[in-house]
Amino acid sequence: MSELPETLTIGELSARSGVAASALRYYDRLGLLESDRSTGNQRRFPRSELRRVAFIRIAQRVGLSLDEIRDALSMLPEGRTPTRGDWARLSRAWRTRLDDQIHLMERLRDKLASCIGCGCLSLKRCELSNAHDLAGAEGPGPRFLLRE
Amino acid sequence: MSELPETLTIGELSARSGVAASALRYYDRLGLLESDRSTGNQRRFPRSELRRVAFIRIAQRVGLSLDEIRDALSMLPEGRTPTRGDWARLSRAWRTRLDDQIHLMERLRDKLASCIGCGCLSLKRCELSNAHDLAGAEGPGPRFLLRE
DNA sequence: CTGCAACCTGAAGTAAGGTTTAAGTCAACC
DNA sequence: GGTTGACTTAAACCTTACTTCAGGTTGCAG
Repeated sequence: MSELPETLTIGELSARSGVAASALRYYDRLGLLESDRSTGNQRRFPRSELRRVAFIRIAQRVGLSLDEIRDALSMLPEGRTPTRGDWARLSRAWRTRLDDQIHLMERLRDKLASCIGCGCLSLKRCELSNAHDLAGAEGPGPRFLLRE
Repeated sequence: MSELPETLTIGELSARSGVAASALRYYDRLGLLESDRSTGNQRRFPRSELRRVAFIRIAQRVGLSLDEIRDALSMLPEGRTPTRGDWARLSRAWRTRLDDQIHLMERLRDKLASCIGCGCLSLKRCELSNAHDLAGAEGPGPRFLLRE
């Protein structure tokens, strides 16, 4: 009766999410997606995985690695389909992360402005490239530049 | 008489820039750095390459690939040590690039805020993941998400 | 029941940006 | 002039995030 299938094949999930099937298989292998298998061993994705794929792609844009995303997704409740609240909870941390990144880029831009003024780019004197405030020392020896 | 050597060995350039010698060799191979050789075939970098390394690392933070950076550096005058003005000219373009990136992240953050509100993350309805304004269609089929 | 598109797997390939290793050379100090 | 640390190279390896390929299976329409 229903026009909407219970589950999606990988091709359908790919078409609806805009993410290549090969990428979805890759995510599946890394444990970012959950799927059942048909009797013939083909993946059958619950419709809720559509939202999971959306989460993954957005999180990537926020700058998370697939590893970090997997960790985040593991915080979702087991045994039931995540609610809006679950997704919202997961996403909330992004706000801070984005704010921090934006802040960093703004500082970089402003320092760039003053460095263009002086034309220096000196590693020893220029705030911009020295950037201890952005990088922080890591290990011995001078570690000037942001490793991001 | 002079305390300052005319040229730097790769180890010195590494120590002063905070960039690993292996990375400097890699940059050299890609044509991002210029160096002479000692009689025994060791690299000898003019002190001005210190500034070049600074440029490279900052440009990376701005989001440029090494290829793009090589292209930018190729705009420097040949045959003479670049002046402050030369560097400033090269750096000016970053300002725009940074502004654009900051703008993009701000939009992402703001959409994220409203999407957390609705908890949707729907690929079909949510501005955030749909994001045609950020991605633009590339090729046939739905291409929702930003590839950057 | 046949045919074909869609699916499966593992392995290899790609791209960027490097690091590591092996085997050998150079420079500098004593 | 010998030892030692810094340097040289090519080639292999690393990580992330995938794509592509080869060879084989499934699922559904006719």
